Amino acid sequence: MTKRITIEDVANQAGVSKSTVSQYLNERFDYMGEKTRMKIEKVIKELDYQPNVIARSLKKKSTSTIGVIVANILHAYSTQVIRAIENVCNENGISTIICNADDDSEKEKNYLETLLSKQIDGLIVIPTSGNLEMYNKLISENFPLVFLDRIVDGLDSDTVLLDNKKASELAVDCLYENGHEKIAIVTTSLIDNVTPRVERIQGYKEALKKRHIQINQEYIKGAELSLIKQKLTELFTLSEPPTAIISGNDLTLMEILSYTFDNGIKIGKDIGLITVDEVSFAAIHTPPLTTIVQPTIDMGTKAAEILLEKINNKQTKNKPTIYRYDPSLIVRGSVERVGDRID
Amino acid sequence: MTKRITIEDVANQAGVSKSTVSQYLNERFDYMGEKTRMKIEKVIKELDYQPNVIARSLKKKSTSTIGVIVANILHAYSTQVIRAIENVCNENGISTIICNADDDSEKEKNYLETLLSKQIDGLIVIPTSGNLEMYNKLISENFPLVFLDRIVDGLDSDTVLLDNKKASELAVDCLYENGHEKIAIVTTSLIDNVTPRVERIQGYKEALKKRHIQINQEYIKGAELSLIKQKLTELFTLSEPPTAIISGNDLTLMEILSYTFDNGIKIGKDIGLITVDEVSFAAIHTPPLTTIVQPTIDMGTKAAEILLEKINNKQTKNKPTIYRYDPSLIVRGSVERVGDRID
DNA sequence: CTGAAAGCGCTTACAG
DNA sequence: CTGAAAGCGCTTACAG
Repeated sequence: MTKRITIEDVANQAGVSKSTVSQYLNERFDYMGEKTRMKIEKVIKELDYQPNVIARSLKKKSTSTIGVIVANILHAYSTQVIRAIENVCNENGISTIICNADDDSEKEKNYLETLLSKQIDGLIVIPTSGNLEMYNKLISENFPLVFLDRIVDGLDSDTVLLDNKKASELAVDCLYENGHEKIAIVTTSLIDNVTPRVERIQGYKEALKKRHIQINQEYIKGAELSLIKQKLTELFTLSEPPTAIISGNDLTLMEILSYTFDNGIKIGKDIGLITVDEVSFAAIHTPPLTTIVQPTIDMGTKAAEILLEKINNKQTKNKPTIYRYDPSLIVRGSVERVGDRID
Repeated sequence: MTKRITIEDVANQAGVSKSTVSQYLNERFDYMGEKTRMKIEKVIKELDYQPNVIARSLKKKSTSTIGVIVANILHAYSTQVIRAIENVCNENGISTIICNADDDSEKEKNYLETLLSKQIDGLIVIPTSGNLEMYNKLISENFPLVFLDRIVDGLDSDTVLLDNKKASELAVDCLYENGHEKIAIVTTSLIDNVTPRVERIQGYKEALKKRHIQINQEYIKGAELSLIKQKLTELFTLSEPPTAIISGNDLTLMEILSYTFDNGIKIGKDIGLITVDEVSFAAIHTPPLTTIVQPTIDMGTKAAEILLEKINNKQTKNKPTIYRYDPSLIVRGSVERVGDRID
């Protein structure tokens, strides 16, 4: 490979010092002679010179790069939020490095270490529930860090969250208004104490109470993705099966749809269905799916904005804030009550 | 923020020189005393020292990072291929920086420049059709570069491609066997001369010829995504509308499904449908969708493997190779011929 | 208005 | 077996 052009080549060619070329690159034109500037500009064009960002970063102790670690990229939520973060960063000349922890704290830890050794200027994380010490160390060092989607007990930093209780409430209310009272909620594993899942269950219970509906523990199912279908079998073989299901997220939804399809259970006829998270095919599904939409763009944008703010004002250490965002309901179908209503 | 620990801190604390610590970090234990090694190991643990990758990269002139630029991340193909690339790279201790050109050559150019200034060791690209000069410069410098999914005229480098003609042939044959002869093909814009689109049209024509079916230019529709529905209206208002449609990719499919849904056209009843690209809901759609699946994992893996090979053997300059991958057909429904057959 | 010098945190030939 | 020195390609106070 041909040798890369360096600042020294430019300096020699232009007949000035490296310092002056550097001033030019950093747009410190205050005291620079018109001719000098023109000369440098010309040589840079001629040589097609591109500054070495690595060298600059080493000296400046800032890489203009942030890391983003998401717990699981398979959630549409993650990809949408990432897109929003990238947009904000691009507008501000910041690069992003995206990492997918794959729901694995060990992987998350490796990415954390890699990102830090790459000297990133800040970090946005949808955390797994591990690595408390590492995060707390970063927080105590005042390292720019923003959490997204989840709160982990014992970690106190700025966090952008959905109003998860409201999401459940919207779902319960919509189903109730369509005549459902036997409402189940199915979501991926609860073991990890992950905020959205826990809060959505909590919101579900509160919404039922408000409607004076008895909470039935058998209607609350949490399991890892591969076991969801098993849980659905449990639900449908109850002596009093639910007439409607709330799906906790998009991946859970796919399991439910696959299960009902395989078993000839008709959505909106045999069972009401509503899901948290928008999916691409909601409107063209038979029947169209009623969904609870997260403002992913707003949430990602906010997280990025907070982070950039923190990076720019490292000295000031504000009290951590939690930013809550409202979900919204898109009624499309799939929630009708057709069977007998027992009341 | 607290001062970061450097190699010097470790050296001082361990009572050895920076050189020796560096030897340790690079696992050059050949001549290192047992005690020295233990001492350094202990201090690194104690101080929780993480080497500064930026400094190392500057000296080594290698960043162990590759860039990946995809033309449009909204295609499921892109995200799947990216995942495969990341897997290979992770296994080899290589980081990846993902960029989405958003079908915009200007954006692609900016990403190219940014990535190069970040001193990436290699690059995998699903190219737009611009930036010929930049790519050719890289190729002439023997910079490790692999193209994916598309060939751009005038660019000669290793490329991983689908056998696009075969994809069309599979589609035509499947529809024909289900009684269709009036087969349309709809895909996103042809303006850009993008390989898959062009080859798929070509393969479509050849497959029809082989079946002795007259090619009807009115059955061939290419337009950018936002105009697809308009093209569908044109198709369906023909005096002899097609009885089946081949969708060129997943995003086109969404437009077709949205259009048929809105207009009460029943897939598999009023119109046969087959699409290139697998979609998450294919199996649970009503009716289940017949798809032509690309071996995205294999293709991404191959691209990454070729690239890593190139990075490791920079001296040898092989003749560029094109690697073709076979699509496969998953028959699920949506292709039945119900209307009158004119023959 | 411009340049010489020091230094960012590493690695690596080389000396001993 | 270990260390002093040079250098990767930049930036930045400071001198003039």
